[in-house]
Amino acid sequence: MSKQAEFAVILKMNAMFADLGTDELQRLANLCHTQHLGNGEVLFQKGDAGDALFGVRRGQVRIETGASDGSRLTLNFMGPGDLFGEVAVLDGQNRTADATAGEASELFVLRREDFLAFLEREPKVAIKIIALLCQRIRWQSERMEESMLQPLPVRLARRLCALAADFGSEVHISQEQLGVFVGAARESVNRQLQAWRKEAILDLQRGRILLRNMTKLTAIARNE
Amino acid sequence: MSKQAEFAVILKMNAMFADLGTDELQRLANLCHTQHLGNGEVLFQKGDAGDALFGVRRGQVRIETGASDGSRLTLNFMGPGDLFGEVAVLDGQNRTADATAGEASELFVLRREDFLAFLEREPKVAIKIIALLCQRIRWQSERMEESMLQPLPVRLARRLCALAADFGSEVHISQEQLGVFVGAARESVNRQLQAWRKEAILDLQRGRILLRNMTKLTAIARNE
DNA sequence: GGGGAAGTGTGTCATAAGTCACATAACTTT
DNA sequence: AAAGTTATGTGACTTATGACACACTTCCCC
Repeated sequence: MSKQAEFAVILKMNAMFADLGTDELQRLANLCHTQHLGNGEVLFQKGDAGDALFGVRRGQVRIETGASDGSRLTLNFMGPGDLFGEVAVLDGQNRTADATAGEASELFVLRREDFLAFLEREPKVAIKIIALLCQRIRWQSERMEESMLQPLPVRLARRLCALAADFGSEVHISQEQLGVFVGAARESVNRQLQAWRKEAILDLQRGRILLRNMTKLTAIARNE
Repeated sequence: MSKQAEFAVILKMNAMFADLGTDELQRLANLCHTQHLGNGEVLFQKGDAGDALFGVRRGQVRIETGASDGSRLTLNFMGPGDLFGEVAVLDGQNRTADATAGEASELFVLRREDFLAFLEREPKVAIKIIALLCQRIRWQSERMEESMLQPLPVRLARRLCALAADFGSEVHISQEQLGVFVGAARESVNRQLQAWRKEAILDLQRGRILLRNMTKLTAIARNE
């Protein structure tokens, strides 16, 4: 399979491009380049212009942010097939976090200027993108309002389920970072995790959480 | 001033269209119609297709939602110069609330089909709209995360400031509705308002709040 | 004008979650 | 292996806010 065809598949899996027609998608995918990163190499930093969309072909990219106290907090891990920077490529705003290769990686790169020229040539696609962004706005305002009002166990369970979708049942994350994710204190996270360990829903190790009973966890995430 | 020119001014005042060029804006405004509503007349209901954008020329439209217990809660008041349904006109999704004329009103109407045809003819405008939607997405995710984590006094002060921008220093709203706005219990709202009354920041009347000291209030909204 | 409905003011209590403080435990570095 | 560093576990306390209960007022309408 050609590089471009491979990228088209990745685009297709992302909600933002899922509704585009196969032909439109392929023409879009044809605009991509690839880029190699060594382990630990910096892809972009907070404040850089958002001039491209990236897809991970192989390797791993960490999205992280330097906290005010100098410590670094990982906000997300992007593995093969993941796409990031969809919004930046559309509006060109500055990056709001840093991106670093967690291992030697190869990325698909779709540059902003190429993407915009494409949209100008194909206004029907631009209109579809508009509709998708609108959906996202609605989805966000629904989710956010709902989500932050949920009690901590629900928020935590949801985040764990989301992480499980990316990493399988062995989630590699510190309880501190998990706290940042769900907007809660580390201690509260720990106490909840302990409670779930007693119910055999999961096991805890240093820097790692082993999900034992996804059924129960998703039930909690759905708020009973 | 022609009807269309008047509508162009209203569009220009809205963040979503502020960045469009004068000529583009006028061509867009030329697509509008007008519609008259009698007092209490229903403009649309929850679940209707979102097939148009509205601007208030004169009168008042209430955006409200029927709560599960049958009571109605007003989510927003739209007065002359206000625009609503910007997102619906772009993605055509169903309305999520009801809209009713609070008095005899005249509205500008920009139909979805006309708007989409316009965007297809002018892809540069479509791209600007895309950028604006992206801004909105960023803005939302920043605000939401921040906002819900703020303590109640801050959320309340922010909402009051926002209402003051629309209605001046005499905000006509029940404490119950205010509670819905900020996601808090009516009693908590009341206690906070009482505290502020003692500090001479505002005065309370039945169904009405008189803002006496916007300086202090905005200071609280900025979280000291 | 009498009776309800809606809006408001306040006290008491329960609870979720943050903060602080410290004990371990597990990795790293030298 | 010793020492330092980071991650985790847990108890005690505090605080914000929701929940309930009820009194009081104002408005509306029959």
